[in-house]
Amino acid sequence: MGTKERRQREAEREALFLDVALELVREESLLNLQMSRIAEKAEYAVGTLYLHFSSKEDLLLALVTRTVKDYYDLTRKASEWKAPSRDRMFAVGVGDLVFVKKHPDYFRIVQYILCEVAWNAASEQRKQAFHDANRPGLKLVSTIVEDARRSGDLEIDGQTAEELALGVWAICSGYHNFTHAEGLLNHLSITEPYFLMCRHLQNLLDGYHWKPIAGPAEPQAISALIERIKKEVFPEDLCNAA
Amino acid sequence: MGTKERRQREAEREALFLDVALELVREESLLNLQMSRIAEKAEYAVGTLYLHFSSKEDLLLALVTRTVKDYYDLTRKASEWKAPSRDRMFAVGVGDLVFVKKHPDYFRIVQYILCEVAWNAASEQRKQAFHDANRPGLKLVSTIVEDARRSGDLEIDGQTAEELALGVWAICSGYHNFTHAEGLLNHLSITEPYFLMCRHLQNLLDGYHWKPIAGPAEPQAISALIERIKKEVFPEDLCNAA
DNA sequence: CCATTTAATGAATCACATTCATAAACTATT
DNA sequence: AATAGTTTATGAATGTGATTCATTAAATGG
Repeated sequence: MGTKERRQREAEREALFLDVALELVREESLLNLQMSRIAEKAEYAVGTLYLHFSSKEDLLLALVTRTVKDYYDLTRKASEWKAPSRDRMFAVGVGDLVFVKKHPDYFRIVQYILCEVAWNAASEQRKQAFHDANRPGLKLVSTIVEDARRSGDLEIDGQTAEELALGVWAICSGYHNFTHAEGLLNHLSITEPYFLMCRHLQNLLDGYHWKPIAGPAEPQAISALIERIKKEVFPEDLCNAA
Repeated sequence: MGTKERRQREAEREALFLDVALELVREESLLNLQMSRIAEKAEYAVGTLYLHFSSKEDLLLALVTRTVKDYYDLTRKASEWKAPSRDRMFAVGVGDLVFVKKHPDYFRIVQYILCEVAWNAASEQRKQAFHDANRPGLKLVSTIVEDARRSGDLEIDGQTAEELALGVWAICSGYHNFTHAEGLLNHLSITEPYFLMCRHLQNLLDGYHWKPIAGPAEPQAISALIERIKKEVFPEDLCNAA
């Protein structure tokens, strides 16, 4: 029998389906993702696929939820870095940049799955699992904010750690969306959205009066800091240089 | 014959279809929007609907594009306000807030239509029209930035007006997305996302060193400013109080 | 009034997601 | 090791809704 082994096998198969789905998204885009193709490529019947996922969107949300852990591994590294709180916070943003290199389709799928249309087509459990998977990340960022307060780097009043973190998150999220919306940035002669994201992150942190203030830093200075963070904080996450 | 009249009639019918589509979205959500229902409610055949729109997503993008003009009317009011550049810039953000009241489904649809899945299902012309409709808004905001530079309110170097504007836009866009992603903010005990958006907008502008610096403003002070802007800048856009 | 072009129609088609009756693979029992 | 019972896996059949296109109706022009 082996309930344990069965669970094991099921988990493996679920992982296989997600691997295959991601491959298909990479090969032929999210638009063309078909359930029958996933099943075929994984060498199972469609029905079997539906033993695991209640719908296509459910599968996509599962895919995103799985990868969220990878994402927060980077956030954890940033938050545990031995550096001033301000740099650690900035490093969280640089983590996004590193993450996008490794998972170029992640934010594209997130953008889709968070739309009402897709979100409501996923199962309740999956939605819950997604929220649960996100909690630790939020905690990590809040911790940086609290450290900053404790050490006197940050004196802003009237906003909770979560609220401050949300501002950072909003900028990142906004940039991910722009970057993935085809053609949107072409019209603006903006070529390095993620670099600009880092700048604006610095600007926001300055606006929070988060010491040490960066001020109107030279692009070179920001680039240098980004590079330093990549090397010091995320050394093994950089597949092939920047 | 009357080519002119025909165009007129076509434009009217297109507007009718969009009106009906929006009504249906309001009544039963984007998820349940069906082409056949739109046609039925507008008292035309489905085929006629397809004479105007190449696909469902094409229709949605048309809907968004039409409303974009309304949106930039608010931006225009903000940019033409007789007030310091900094306040005018902030007023653009407050405009978002006012706009959301009037068009509660707009950003939900935008979020969806900008996803690869939906975007690529729209026609090239529609995409182009959307980009064209967005250009003036960008210009308005850029103008505020340039005014600020000219008057010495803003000295930040190394970023173009467009780039600075994009930071503001990123925050707004991020918040719109959070607000529309069901359940996301509930977990964070955040009850007034748009108020928080305004705060972070102020923080970002402070980070840009955009004078006069707001500093760690009291929530009451921000609320008061928001109210003032609503009354002075958008008096006729407030359907029924705040 | 008829011929020709143009516009409108909605039944038919198509593409996929999803289901479910059936088959196959196990497990336990004698 | 044969049988019955239970769990899994299957993929053909179904369902939903977007999209098409052959047909009809209306408009135009001579």
